[in-house]
Amino acid sequence: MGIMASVNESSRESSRRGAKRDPDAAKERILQAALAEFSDKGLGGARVDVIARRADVNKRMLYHYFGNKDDLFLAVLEFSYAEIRHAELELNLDDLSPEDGMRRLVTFTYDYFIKAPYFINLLNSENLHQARHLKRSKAILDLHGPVIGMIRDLLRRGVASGVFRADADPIQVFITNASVGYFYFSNIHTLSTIFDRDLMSDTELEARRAHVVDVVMGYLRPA
Amino acid sequence: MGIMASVNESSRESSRRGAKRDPDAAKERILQAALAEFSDKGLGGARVDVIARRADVNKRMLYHYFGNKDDLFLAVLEFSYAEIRHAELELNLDDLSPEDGMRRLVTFTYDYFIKAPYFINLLNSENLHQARHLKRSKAILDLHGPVIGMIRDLLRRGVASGVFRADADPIQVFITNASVGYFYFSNIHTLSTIFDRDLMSDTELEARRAHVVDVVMGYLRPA
DNA sequence: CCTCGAAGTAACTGGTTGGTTACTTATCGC
DNA sequence: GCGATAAGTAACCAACCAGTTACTTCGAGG
Repeated sequence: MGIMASVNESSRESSRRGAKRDPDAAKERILQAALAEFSDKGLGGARVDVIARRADVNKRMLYHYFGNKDDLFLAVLEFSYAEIRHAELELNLDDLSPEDGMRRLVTFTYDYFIKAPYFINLLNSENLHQARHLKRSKAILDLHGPVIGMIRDLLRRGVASGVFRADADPIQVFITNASVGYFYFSNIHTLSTIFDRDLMSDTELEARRAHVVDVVMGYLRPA
Repeated sequence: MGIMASVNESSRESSRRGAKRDPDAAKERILQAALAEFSDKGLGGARVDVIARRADVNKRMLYHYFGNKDDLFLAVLEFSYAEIRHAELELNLDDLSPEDGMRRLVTFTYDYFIKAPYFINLLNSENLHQARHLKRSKAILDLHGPVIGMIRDLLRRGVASGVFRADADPIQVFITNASVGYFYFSNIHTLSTIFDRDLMSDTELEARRAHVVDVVMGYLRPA
Protein backbone atom coordinates (compact mmCIF):
# COMPACT_ATOMS: atom_id res chain seq x y z
CA MET A 1 0.00 0.00 0.00
CA GLY A 2 2.17 2.82 1.30
CA ILE A 3 5.18 1.18 -0.20
CA MET A 4 5.12 2.63 -3.66
CA ALA A 5 4.38 6.04 -2.13
CA SER A 6 7.88 6.08 -0.70
CA VAL A 7 9.34 6.41 -4.20
CA ASN A 8 12.24 8.77 -3.97
CA GLU A 9 11.16 12.23 -5.05
CA SER A 10 14.33 14.06 -4.11
CA SER A 11 16.67 13.07 -6.90
CA ARG A 12 14.66 13.72 -10.03
CA GLU A 13 17.63 13.37 -12.32
CA SER A 14 18.27 9.72 -11.63
CA SER A 15 21.94 9.75 -12.62
CA ARG A 16 23.66 12.71 -11.10
CA ARG A 17 27.41 12.99 -10.51
CA GLY A 18 28.84 9.67 -9.24
CA ALA A 19 26.65 9.80 -6.16
CA LYS A 20 27.46 7.40 -3.36
CA ARG A 21 23.75 7.10 -2.69
CA ASP A 22 21.33 6.61 -5.53
CA PRO A 23 17.98 5.23 -4.36
CA ASP A 24 16.45 5.11 -7.84
CA ALA A 25 19.35 3.15 -9.22
CA ALA A 26 19.19 0.81 -6.22
CA LYS A 27 15.46 0.25 -6.76
CA GLU A 28 16.08 -0.47 -10.40
CA ARG A 29 18.87 -2.93 -9.59
CA ILE A 30 16.61 -4.70 -7.09
CA LEU A 31 13.83 -4.98 -9.66
CA GLN A 32 16.13 -6.42 -12.30
CA ALA A 33 17.78 -8.80 -9.85
CA ALA A 34 14.35 -9.93 -8.64
CA LEU A 35 13.19 -10.43 -12.21
CA ALA A 36 16.18 -12.67 -12.90
CA GLU A 37 15.91 -14.63 -9.66
CA PHE A 38 12.11 -15.12 -9.83
CA SER A 39 12.46 -16.16 -13.45
CA ASP A 40 15.26 -18.62 -12.73
CA LYS A 41 13.82 -20.24 -9.62
CA GLY A 42 10.13 -19.40 -9.53
CA LEU A 43 8.44 -17.51 -6.72
CA GLY A 44 8.81 -20.40 -4.27
CA GLY A 45 12.39 -21.20 -5.18
CA ALA A 46 13.63 -17.61 -5.30
CA ARG A 47 15.63 -16.43 -2.30
CA VAL A 48 15.39 -12.88 -1.03
CA ASP A 49 19.01 -13.00 0.13
CA VAL A 50 20.11 -13.95 -3.37
CA ILE A 51 18.14 -11.09 -4.89
CA ALA A 52 19.75 -8.64 -2.48
CA ARG A 53 23.19 -9.99 -3.27
CA ARG A 54 22.56 -9.93 -7.04
CA ALA A 55 21.38 -6.30 -6.73
CA ASP A 56 24.40 -5.45 -4.58
CA VAL A 57 22.06 -4.06 -1.95
CA ASN A 58 21.46 -4.80 1.69
CA LYS A 59 18.41 -6.98 2.31
CA ARG A 60 17.05 -4.31 4.61
CA MET A 61 16.86 -1.90 1.67
CA LEU A 62 14.98 -4.40 -0.40
CA TYR A 63 12.33 -4.65 2.28
CA HIS A 64 12.33 -0.89 2.69
CA TYR A 65 11.59 -0.29 -0.99
CA PHE A 66 9.34 -3.20 -1.83
CA GLY A 67 7.65 -4.33 1.38
CA ASN A 68 7.99 -8.09 1.19
CA LYS A 69 8.69 -10.94 -1.18
CA ASP A 70 5.17 -11.04 -2.63
CA ASP A 71 5.02 -7.30 -3.19
CA LEU A 72 8.36 -7.50 -4.95
CA PHE A 73 7.06 -10.28 -7.13
CA LEU A 74 4.02 -8.22 -8.05
CA ALA A 75 6.24 -5.26 -8.93
CA VAL A 76 8.24 -7.51 -11.26
CA LEU A 77 5.03 -8.82 -12.83
CA GLU A 78 3.62 -5.34 -13.38
CA PHE A 79 6.86 -4.20 -14.95
CA SER A 80 6.93 -7.19 -17.31
CA TYR A 81 3.31 -6.90 -18.38
CA ALA A 82 3.63 -3.19 -19.03
CA GLU A 83 6.69 -3.80 -21.15
CA ILE A 84 5.10 -6.28 -23.57
CA ARG A 85 1.76 -4.50 -23.85
CA HIS A 86 3.46 -1.19 -24.61
CA ALA A 87 5.65 -2.81 -27.23
CA GLU A 88 2.52 -4.22 -28.88
CA LEU A 89 0.95 -0.79 -29.07
CA GLU A 90 3.88 0.47 -31.10
CA LEU A 91 3.34 -2.06 -33.87
CA ASN A 92 1.07 0.30 -35.87
CA LEU A 93 -0.89 -2.47 -37.46
CA ASP A 94 -3.38 -0.04 -39.00
CA ASP A 95 -0.75 0.97 -41.53
CA LEU A 96 -0.70 -2.57 -42.90
CA SER A 97 -3.15 -4.77 -44.77
CA PRO A 98 -5.16 -7.10 -42.48
CA GLU A 99 -3.02 -10.04 -43.56
CA ASP A 100 0.30 -8.27 -43.18
CA GLY A 101 -0.88 -6.82 -39.88
CA MET A 102 -1.74 -10.24 -38.55
CA ARG A 103 1.56 -11.72 -39.73
CA ARG A 104 3.35 -8.85 -38.06
CA LEU A 105 1.52 -9.45 -34.77
CA VAL A 106 2.19 -13.19 -34.83
CA THR A 107 5.91 -12.85 -35.52
CA PHE A 108 6.19 -10.05 -32.96
CA THR A 109 4.65 -12.23 -30.26
CA TYR A 110 6.82 -15.18 -31.18
CA ASP A 111 10.02 -13.12 -31.24
CA TYR A 112 9.11 -11.44 -27.98
CA PHE A 113 9.18 -14.80 -26.21
CA ILE A 114 12.67 -15.39 -27.55
CA LYS A 115 13.82 -11.97 -26.43
CA ALA A 116 12.15 -12.07 -22.99
CA PRO A 117 12.12 -15.66 -21.75
CA TYR A 118 11.70 -14.44 -18.18
CA PHE A 119 8.19 -13.32 -19.06
CA ILE A 120 7.09 -16.92 -19.56
CA ASN A 121 8.63 -18.09 -16.30
CA LEU A 122 7.02 -15.28 -14.35
CA LEU A 123 3.59 -16.02 -15.80
CA ASN A 124 3.97 -19.70 -15.00
CA SER A 125 4.81 -18.86 -11.40
CA GLU A 126 1.88 -16.50 -11.14
CA ASN A 127 -0.48 -19.12 -12.53
CA LEU A 128 0.84 -21.76 -10.14
CA HIS A 129 -0.25 -19.33 -7.43
CA GLN A 130 -3.61 -18.81 -9.07
CA ALA A 131 -2.88 -15.23 -10.10
CA ARG A 132 -3.22 -14.07 -6.52
CA HIS A 133 -0.77 -11.20 -7.06
CA LEU A 134 -2.33 -10.07 -10.32
CA LYS A 135 -5.79 -10.07 -8.78
CA ARG A 136 -4.83 -7.26 -6.43
CA SER A 137 -3.10 -5.17 -9.10
CA LYS A 138 -4.96 -2.16 -10.44
CA ALA A 139 -2.17 -1.30 -12.86
CA ILE A 140 -2.35 -4.36 -15.07
CA LEU A 141 -6.05 -4.74 -15.81
CA ASP A 142 -6.26 -1.65 -18.01
CA LEU A 143 -3.37 -2.77 -20.20
CA HIS A 144 -5.24 -5.39 -22.17
CA GLY A 145 -8.18 -3.55 -23.70
CA PRO A 146 -6.04 -1.87 -26.37
CA VAL A 147 -4.41 -5.02 -27.72
CA ILE A 148 -7.76 -6.79 -28.04
CA GLY A 149 -8.99 -3.69 -29.85
CA MET A 150 -6.08 -3.94 -32.27
CA ILE A 151 -6.96 -7.55 -33.06
CA ARG A 152 -10.64 -6.70 -33.40
CA ASP A 153 -9.80 -4.00 -35.94
CA LEU A 154 -7.60 -6.36 -37.97
CA LEU A 155 -10.34 -8.98 -38.00
CA ARG A 156 -13.04 -6.48 -39.05
CA ARG A 157 -10.97 -5.13 -41.90
CA GLY A 158 -10.02 -8.64 -43.01
CA VAL A 159 -13.63 -9.82 -42.97
CA ALA A 160 -14.73 -6.72 -44.88
CA SER A 161 -12.16 -7.33 -47.62
CA GLY A 162 -12.99 -11.04 -47.71
CA VAL A 163 -9.56 -12.36 -46.67
CA PHE A 164 -10.55 -13.53 -43.14
CA ARG A 165 -13.27 -15.84 -41.92
CA ALA A 166 -16.21 -14.04 -40.33
CA ASP A 167 -16.59 -16.02 -37.10
CA ALA A 168 -13.23 -15.39 -35.43
CA ASP A 169 -13.36 -14.05 -31.86
CA PRO A 170 -10.63 -11.51 -30.95
CA ILE A 171 -9.94 -13.01 -27.53
CA GLN A 172 -9.68 -16.53 -28.94
CA VAL A 173 -7.29 -15.24 -31.59
CA PHE A 174 -5.26 -13.41 -28.95
CA ILE A 175 -5.00 -16.57 -26.84
CA THR A 176 -4.19 -18.79 -29.82
CA ASN A 177 -1.55 -16.40 -31.07
CA ALA A 178 0.11 -16.44 -27.66
CA SER A 179 -0.35 -20.23 -27.28
CA VAL A 180 1.56 -21.44 -30.29
CA GLY A 181 4.69 -19.55 -29.32
CA TYR A 182 4.37 -19.62 -25.54
CA PHE A 183 4.01 -23.39 -25.22
CA TYR A 184 6.96 -24.02 -27.51
CA PHE A 185 9.22 -21.93 -25.29
CA SER A 186 7.75 -22.67 -21.89
CA ASN A 187 8.15 -26.39 -22.58
CA ILE A 188 11.31 -26.20 -24.62
CA HIS A 189 13.36 -28.30 -22.23
CA THR A 190 10.95 -31.21 -22.00
CA LEU A 191 10.15 -31.05 -25.73
CA SER A 192 13.83 -30.94 -26.69
CA THR A 193 14.41 -33.93 -24.43
CA ILE A 194 11.58 -36.15 -25.61
CA PHE A 195 12.17 -35.40 -29.27
CA ASP A 196 15.95 -35.45 -28.86
CA ARG A 197 16.43 -32.19 -30.78
CA ASP A 198 17.71 -28.78 -29.79
CA LEU A 199 14.58 -26.72 -30.36
CA MET A 200 16.56 -23.59 -29.55
CA SER A 201 18.81 -23.97 -32.58
CA ASP A 202 18.45 -21.37 -35.31
CA THR A 203 16.98 -23.76 -37.84
CA GLU A 204 14.38 -25.06 -35.39
CA LEU A 205 13.48 -21.54 -34.28
CA GLU A 206 12.94 -20.47 -37.87
CA ALA A 207 10.91 -23.54 -38.71
CA ARG A 208 8.64 -22.90 -35.75
CA ARG A 209 8.27 -19.20 -36.59
CA ALA A 210 7.12 -20.07 -40.11
CA HIS A 211 4.78 -22.70 -38.70
CA VAL A 212 3.04 -20.44 -36.18
CA VAL A 213 2.38 -17.87 -38.91
CA ASP A 214 0.92 -20.63 -41.08
CA VAL A 215 -1.28 -21.82 -38.23
CA VAL A 216 -2.84 -18.45 -37.46
CA MET A 217 -3.18 -17.41 -41.11
CA GLY A 218 -4.48 -20.86 -42.06
CA TYR A 219 -7.15 -20.64 -39.40
CA LEU A 220 -8.22 -17.16 -40.50
CA ARG A 221 -8.58 -18.09 -44.19
CA PRO A 222 -12.25 -18.08 -45.20
CA ALA A 223 -13.70 -21.54 -45.91
CA MET B 1 18.94 -46.27 -9.26
CA GLY B 2 18.47 -49.18 -6.88
CA ILE B 3 15.37 -47.57 -5.55
CA MET B 4 12.79 -48.99 -7.89
CA ALA B 5 14.38 -52.41 -7.42
CA SER B 6 13.10 -52.42 -3.85
CA VAL B 7 9.51 -52.79 -5.09
CA ASN B 8 7.76 -55.16 -2.77
CA GLU B 9 7.60 -58.59 -4.33
CA SER B 10 6.13 -60.43 -1.37
CA SER B 11 2.48 -59.41 -1.56
CA ARG B 12 1.57 -60.01 -5.19
CA GLU B 13 -2.15 -59.57 -4.58
CA SER B 14 -1.99 -55.97 -3.57
CA SER B 15 -5.19 -56.01 -1.52
CA ARG B 16 -5.29 -59.03 0.75
CA ARG B 17 -7.46 -59.27 3.85
CA GLY B 18 -7.39 -55.98 5.76
CA ALA B 19 -3.64 -56.18 6.21
CA LYS B 20 -2.13 -53.85 8.75
CA ARG B 21 0.91 -53.59 6.52
CA ASP B 22 0.57 -53.06 2.80
CA PRO B 23 3.72 -51.68 1.20
CA ASP B 24 2.26 -51.50 -2.30
CA ALA B 25 -0.71 -49.50 -1.11
CA ALA B 26 1.61 -47.23 0.85
CA LYS B 27 3.77 -46.63 -2.22
CA GLU B 28 0.69 -45.84 -4.26
CA ARG B 29 -0.59 -43.41 -1.61
CA ILE B 30 2.81 -41.68 -1.52
CA LEU B 31 2.84 -41.33 -5.31
CA GLN B 32 -0.66 -39.85 -5.40
CA ALA B 33 0.03 -37.54 -2.48
CA ALA B 34 3.27 -36.41 -4.12
CA LEU B 35 1.46 -35.81 -7.40
CA ALA B 36 -1.06 -33.60 -5.66
CA GLU B 37 1.51 -31.69 -3.62
CA PHE B 38 3.98 -31.17 -6.48
CA SER B 39 1.12 -30.05 -8.68
CA ASP B 40 -0.25 -27.63 -6.08
CA LYS B 41 3.03 -26.07 -4.97
CA GLY B 42 5.60 -26.89 -7.63
CA LEU B 43 8.80 -28.82 -6.97
CA GLY B 44 10.35 -25.98 -4.97
CA GLY B 45 7.25 -25.19 -2.97
CA ALA B 46 6.28 -28.79 -2.21
CA ARG B 47 7.09 -30.06 1.27
CA VAL B 48 8.16 -33.63 1.87
CA ASP B 49 6.54 -33.57 5.31
CA VAL B 50 3.24 -32.54 3.75
CA ILE B 51 3.43 -35.37 1.21
CA ALA B 52 4.07 -37.86 4.00
CA ARG B 53 1.15 -36.51 5.99
CA ARG B 54 -1.17 -36.51 2.95
CA ALA B 55 -0.17 -40.11 2.24
CA ASP B 56 -0.66 -41.05 5.89
CA VAL B 57 2.81 -42.49 5.95
CA ASN B 58 5.90 -41.82 8.01
CA LYS B 59 8.48 -39.67 6.28
CA ARG B 60 11.06 -42.37 6.78
CA MET B 61 8.99 -44.72 4.61
CA LEU B 62 8.78 -42.14 1.87
CA TYR B 63 12.57 -41.94 1.76
CA HIS B 64 12.79 -45.70 1.97
CA TYR B 65 10.60 -46.21 -1.09
CA PHE B 66 11.58 -43.26 -3.24
CA GLY B 67 15.09 -42.19 -2.26
CA ASN B 68 14.76 -38.43 -2.08
CA LYS B 69 12.58 -35.53 -3.13
CA ASP B 70 13.95 -35.37 -6.68
CA ASP B 71 13.60 -39.08 -7.26
CA LEU B 72 10.04 -38.86 -6.01
CA PHE B 73 9.36 -36.03 -8.41
CA LEU B 74 10.76 -38.05 -11.28
CA ALA B 75 8.56 -41.01 -10.32
CA VAL B 76 5.52 -38.73 -10.42
CA LEU B 77 6.59 -37.36 -13.80
CA GLU B 78 7.12 -40.81 -15.27
CA PHE B 79 3.75 -41.94 -14.01
CA SER B 80 2.02 -38.90 -15.52
CA TYR B 81 3.72 -39.15 -18.90
CA ALA B 82 3.00 -42.86 -19.17
CA GLU B 83 -0.65 -42.23 -18.41
CA ILE B 84 -1.29 -39.69 -21.17
CA ARG B 85 0.81 -41.43 -23.83
CA HIS B 86 -0.96 -44.74 -23.17
CA ALA B 87 -4.35 -43.09 -23.35
CA GLU B 88 -3.39 -41.63 -26.73
CA LEU B 89 -2.48 -45.04 -28.07
CA GLU B 90 -5.97 -46.29 -27.36
CA LEU B 91 -7.59 -43.71 -29.60
CA ASN B 92 -7.51 -46.02 -32.65
CA LEU B 93 -7.30 -43.19 -35.11
CA ASP B 94 -6.72 -45.59 -38.03
CA ASP B 95 -10.37 -46.57 -37.86
CA LEU B 96 -11.36 -43.00 -38.71
CA SER B 97 -11.04 -40.76 -41.75
CA PRO B 98 -7.97 -38.46 -41.58
CA GLU B 99 -10.20 -35.51 -40.73
CA ASP B 100 -12.23 -37.31 -38.08
CA GLY B 101 -9.03 -38.81 -36.71
CA MET B 102 -7.44 -35.40 -36.34
CA ARG B 103 -10.57 -33.94 -34.75
CA ARG B 104 -10.58 -36.85 -32.33
CA LEU B 105 -6.93 -36.29 -31.41
CA VAL B 106 -7.41 -32.55 -30.89
CA THR B 107 -10.47 -32.91 -28.66
CA PHE B 108 -8.83 -35.76 -26.76
CA THR B 109 -5.79 -33.62 -25.98
CA TYR B 110 -7.93 -30.66 -24.98
CA ASP B 111 -10.18 -32.74 -22.74
CA TYR B 112 -7.19 -34.47 -21.19
CA PHE B 113 -5.92 -31.15 -19.85
CA ILE B 114 -9.30 -30.56 -18.24
CA LYS B 115 -9.30 -34.01 -16.68
CA ALA B 116 -5.65 -33.96 -15.54
CA PRO B 117 -4.70 -30.40 -14.64
CA TYR B 118 -1.83 -31.67 -12.50
CA PHE B 119 -0.07 -32.76 -15.69
CA ILE B 120 0.35 -29.15 -16.77
CA ASN B 121 1.68 -28.04 -13.39
CA LEU B 122 4.19 -30.88 -13.28
CA LEU B 123 5.49 -30.09 -16.75
CA ASN B 124 5.83 -26.43 -15.86
CA SER B 125 7.88 -27.33 -12.80
CA GLU B 126 10.05 -29.68 -14.80
CA ASN B 127 10.68 -27.02 -17.43
CA LEU B 128 11.53 -24.44 -14.79
CA HIS B 129 14.23 -26.91 -13.75
CA GLN B 130 15.34 -27.37 -17.35
CA ALA B 131 14.06 -30.93 -17.58
CA ARG B 132 16.89 -32.15 -15.41
CA HIS B 133 14.80 -35.04 -14.04
CA LEU B 134 13.47 -36.09 -17.42
CA LYS B 135 16.97 -36.11 -18.88
CA ARG B 136 18.02 -38.96 -16.62
CA SER B 137 14.87 -41.00 -17.24
CA LYS B 138 15.13 -43.97 -19.56
CA ALA B 139 11.46 -44.82 -19.21
CA ILE B 140 9.98 -41.72 -20.79
CA LEU B 141 11.99 -41.28 -23.96
CA ASP B 142 10.53 -44.33 -25.68
CA LEU B 143 6.96 -43.20 -25.08
CA HIS B 144 6.82 -40.52 -27.74
CA GLY B 145 7.72 -42.29 -30.94
CA PRO B 146 4.31 -43.96 -31.27
CA VAL B 147 2.23 -40.80 -30.95
CA ILE B 148 4.30 -38.99 -33.57
CA GLY B 149 3.82 -42.06 -35.75
CA MET B 150 0.06 -41.78 -35.30
CA ILE B 151 0.11 -38.17 -36.43
CA ARG B 152 2.40 -38.96 -39.35
CA ASP B 153 -0.06 -41.62 -40.53
CA LEU B 154 -3.00 -39.26 -40.28
CA LEU B 155 -1.14 -36.61 -42.24
CA ARG B 156 -0.06 -39.06 -44.97
CA ARG B 157 -3.57 -40.37 -45.44
CA GLY B 158 -4.99 -36.85 -45.46
CA VAL B 159 -2.49 -35.66 -48.03
CA ALA B 160 -3.14 -38.72 -50.20
CA SER B 161 -6.88 -38.08 -50.21
CA GLY B 162 -6.35 -34.38 -50.79
CA VAL B 163 -7.95 -33.10 -47.57
CA PHE B 164 -4.70 -31.98 -45.84
CA ARG B 165 -1.93 -29.67 -46.96
CA ALA B 166 1.23 -31.48 -48.01
CA ASP B 167 3.85 -29.55 -46.05
CA ALA B 168 2.75 -30.23 -42.47
CA ASP B 169 5.42 -31.64 -40.15
CA PRO B 170 4.19 -34.21 -37.57
CA ILE B 171 6.23 -32.78 -34.71
CA GLN B 172 5.04 -29.23 -35.42
CA VAL B 173 1.47 -30.50 -35.52
CA PHE B 174 1.98 -32.37 -32.26
CA ILE B 175 3.35 -29.26 -30.57
CA THR B 176 0.65 -27.00 -31.99
CA ASN B 177 -2.10 -29.38 -30.97
CA ALA B 178 -0.75 -29.41 -27.44
CA SER B 179 -0.13 -25.63 -27.42
CA VAL B 180 -3.63 -24.38 -28.08
CA GLY B 181 -5.08 -26.32 -25.17
CA TYR B 182 -2.11 -26.30 -22.81
CA PHE B 183 -1.60 -22.55 -22.79
CA TYR B 184 -5.28 -21.90 -22.20
CA PHE B 185 -5.24 -24.05 -19.08
CA SER B 186 -1.76 -23.36 -17.80
CA ASN B 187 -2.50 -19.62 -17.91
CA ILE B 188 -6.16 -19.81 -17.03
CA HIS B 189 -5.81 -17.77 -13.85
CA THR B 190 -3.97 -14.84 -15.39
CA LEU B 191 -6.13 -14.93 -18.54
CA SER B 192 -9.35 -15.05 -16.53
CA THR B 193 -8.09 -12.11 -14.50
CA ILE B 194 -6.97 -9.84 -17.32
CA PHE B 195 -10.07 -10.52 -19.42
CA ASP B 196 -12.34 -10.52 -16.39
CA ARG B 197 -14.10 -13.74 -17.41
CA ASP B 198 -14.29 -17.17 -15.86
CA LEU B 199 -12.56 -19.20 -18.57
CA MET B 200 -13.36 -22.37 -16.64
CA SER B 201 -17.12 -21.94 -17.08
CA ASP B 202 -18.85 -24.51 -19.25
CA THR B 203 -19.68 -22.05 -22.01
CA GLU B 204 -16.09 -20.77 -22.22
CA LEU B 205 -14.70 -24.31 -22.16
CA GLU B 206 -16.95 -25.32 -25.04
CA ALA B 207 -16.14 -22.20 -27.03
CA ARG B 208 -12.43 -22.87 -26.66
CA ARG B 209 -12.82 -26.56 -27.57
CA ALA B 210 -14.59 -25.62 -30.80
CA HIS B 211 -11.94 -22.99 -31.49
CA VAL B 212 -8.92 -25.27 -31.08
CA VAL B 213 -10.46 -27.79 -33.47
CA ASP B 214 -11.03 -24.99 -35.96
CA VAL B 215 -7.44 -23.84 -35.60
CA VAL B 216 -5.82 -27.21 -36.26
CA MET B 217 -8.25 -28.18 -39.02
CA GLY B 218 -8.03 -24.73 -40.57
CA TYR B 219 -4.27 -24.96 -40.68
CA LEU B 220 -4.35 -28.41 -42.29
CA ARG B 221 -6.80 -27.42 -45.05
CA PRO B 222 -5.00 -27.39 -48.42
CA ALA B 223 -4.50 -23.91 -49.89
C1' DC C 1 7.43 -70.57 18.35
C1' DC C 2 11.35 -68.31 17.08
C1' DT C 3 14.22 -65.65 14.31
C1' DC C 4 15.34 -62.39 10.80
C1' DG C 5 14.41 -59.03 7.50
C1' DA C 6 11.12 -55.65 6.19
C1' DA C 7 7.76 -52.11 7.81
C1' DG C 8 7.09 -48.55 10.70
C1' DT C 9 7.88 -44.62 14.34
C1' DA C 10 9.52 -40.41 16.76
C1' DA C 11 12.88 -37.40 17.68
C1' DC C 12 16.68 -35.02 15.96
C1' DT C 13 20.21 -32.26 13.00
C1' DG C 14 22.56 -28.98 10.30
C1' DG C 15 21.66 -25.72 7.27
C1' DT C 16 18.20 -22.27 5.46
C1' DT C 17 15.03 -18.49 5.07
C1' DG C 18 11.80 -14.46 5.26
C1' DG C 19 11.72 -10.82 7.93
C1' DT C 20 13.42 -7.66 11.98
C1' DT C 21 16.18 -4.93 15.31
C1' DA C 22 19.47 -1.79 16.77
C1' DC C 23 22.62 0.99 14.97
C1' DT C 24 25.67 4.05 11.78
C1' DT C 25 26.34 7.25 7.87
C1' DA C 26 25.24 10.31 4.19
C1' DT C 27 22.32 14.20 2.22
C1' DC C 28 19.97 18.47 1.96
C1' DG C 29 17.13 22.45 3.14
C1' DC C 30 17.81 26.14 6.02
C1' DG D 1 27.33 23.83 9.58
C1' DC D 2 23.42 21.79 11.86
C1' DG D 3 19.51 19.06 12.64
C1' DA D 4 16.13 16.06 10.67
C1' DT D 5 15.41 12.43 7.70
C1' DA D 6 16.46 8.98 4.41
C1' DA D 7 19.98 5.45 3.05
C1' DG D 8 22.55 1.87 4.49
C1' DT D 9 24.79 -2.08 7.52
C1' DA D 10 25.43 -6.32 10.26
C1' DA D 11 23.87 -9.36 13.31
C1' DC D 12 20.11 -11.79 14.71
C1' DC D 13 15.76 -14.88 15.18
C1' DA D 14 12.13 -18.04 15.09
C1' DA D 15 10.26 -21.04 11.99
C1' DC D 16 11.13 -24.30 8.67
C1' DC D 17 12.93 -28.24 5.97
C1' DA D 18 15.31 -32.25 3.61
C1' DG D 19 17.26 -35.99 5.18
C1' DT D 20 19.06 -39.25 9.22
C1' DT D 21 19.50 -41.98 13.45
C1' DA D 22 18.28 -45.13 16.76
C1' DC D 23 14.77 -47.77 17.86
C1' DT D 24 10.31 -50.82 17.96
C1' DT D 25 6.83 -53.88 15.79
C1' DC D 26 5.11 -57.03 12.56
C1' DG D 27 4.79 -61.24 9.69
C1' DA D 28 6.30 -65.29 7.30
C1' DG D 29 9.35 -69.28 6.63
C1' DG D 30 11.67 -72.97 9.01
